[in-house]
Amino acid sequence: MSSRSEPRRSTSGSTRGPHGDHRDRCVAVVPLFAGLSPAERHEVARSAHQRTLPRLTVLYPQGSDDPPLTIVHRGRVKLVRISPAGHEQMLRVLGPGDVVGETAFLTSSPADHVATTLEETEVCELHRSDARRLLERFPSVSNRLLVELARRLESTERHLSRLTSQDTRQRIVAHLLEVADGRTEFRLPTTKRDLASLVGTTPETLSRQLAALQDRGWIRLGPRGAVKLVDAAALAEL
Amino acid sequence: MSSRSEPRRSTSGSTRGPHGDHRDRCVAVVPLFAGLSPAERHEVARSAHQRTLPRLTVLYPQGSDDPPLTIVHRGRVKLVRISPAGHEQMLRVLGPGDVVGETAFLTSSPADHVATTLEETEVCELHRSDARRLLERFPSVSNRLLVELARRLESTERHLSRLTSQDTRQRIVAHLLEVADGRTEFRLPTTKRDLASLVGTTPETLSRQLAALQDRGWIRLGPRGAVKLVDAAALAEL
DNA sequence: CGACTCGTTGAGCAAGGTCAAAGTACGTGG
DNA sequence: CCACGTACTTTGACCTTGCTCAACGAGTCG
Repeated sequence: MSSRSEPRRSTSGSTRGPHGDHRDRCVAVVPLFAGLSPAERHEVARSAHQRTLPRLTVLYPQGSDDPPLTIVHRGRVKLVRISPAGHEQMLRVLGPGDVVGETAFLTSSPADHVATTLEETEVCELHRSDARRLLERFPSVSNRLLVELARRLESTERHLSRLTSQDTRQRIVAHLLEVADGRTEFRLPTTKRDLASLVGTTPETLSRQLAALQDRGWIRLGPRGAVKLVDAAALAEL
Repeated sequence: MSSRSEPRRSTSGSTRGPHGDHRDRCVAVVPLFAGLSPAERHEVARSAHQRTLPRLTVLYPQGSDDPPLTIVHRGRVKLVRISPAGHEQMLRVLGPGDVVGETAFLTSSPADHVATTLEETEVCELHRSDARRLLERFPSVSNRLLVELARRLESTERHLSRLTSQDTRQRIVAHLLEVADGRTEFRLPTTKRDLASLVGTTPETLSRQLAALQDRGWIRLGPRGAVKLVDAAALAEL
């Protein structure tokens, strides 16, 4: 969930703490491990693998049996599910502090999605057995993960309800307001193609709806996916 | 998740163990507490409230701030979300052993759905503070809940993907096969009206699609929501 | 027996998906 | 730095799916 309100600390990489392994950084930033002491975090960091990946790299493919528990440290990652018929459905975009891959190791099922970087990205990976050990040893991590899963479940159910109870325009507007998160100007995190699949429509329909919203003066579209909300109140009414 | 494979023990109510409080039964049956010793279960049972509810009773309304953690012991409960516009969307049906209300106390948000009994039902309720204490005290409960949430998240995401990548007929068939769970004859757990909202369509469309499936000889519909799968293999092909 | 809710069937219509083509932004390599 | 190729985006025209409105039949509870 990128929309969480905790601040995203900038990655001023060179500071090294008392236990100064470079992997510590990765663990220190993450809310999931916020309840641990520095020494405990260091212990976690020992079994974590850090990777820096270029733009548009696949972290792991859909169907891989043993996807690691992955924590995004810097950059953005998109999660996409590909249906048997070949339809691409975007699930969500991860930002710094977000976690993916918990369900796979908790239920021992293979990854049901592809994870791809949208820009240069740094991640921390924990393999299944290490992650399991972690949860047993540190109840605070387990509890935070519980809360995280509950939040995500709520958000996914909300998403699902929208899909059946609102029409395309309403879903698009709801999504814009969610991404805006109070701001009046912002940039879409993905291509419009992906945005369309996220809200459950086609690029063509999305394009037409956005144009219509602009014609009526509710929004203003700029280059590079820039969006300006002219009348957020009116949008919220729909 | 009613489709889990753990057996549903019948409620032969009169056996009372060494700690024979009648509330023990309620706790003993539930997978969530399977990792606890009898003494520990007894402790849990002390803070649990048992209720027996007639058919079509509301457990708690949508929007209530402090819905209890509820465990179904006997009977069936349907979860429905009502959109601001008044649209009813059915989320899922709970059977014995299923839990609801964890997200509300984990995220401290109000209930986003109504829970209603479909038949006479016995439930166990734990209030927010008691449930919190429980998770702190018994890591095994916390871990089981974690797995339960992960399963549900997977299932909800699968449901969501279907909604965008499959047409109405495919969703209906997928749902029938899921409810069938290997059997060739079974009874629908809810009214067709609710089933329609669950798969994201209207009763009219559902009715037509089922009739079409019957015409082509894939299924046979009986009274009282009875369904017989004549050619499950062919159905799975769609 | 009557009122009510549920389920089915019919006819019409509109939202939005599909196909096609032209325009535009962006990263790459020379 | 510019030119090119690829992928993304937009617009147009068309057509299908499935929703809506309406009426009727059937089962159920009082």
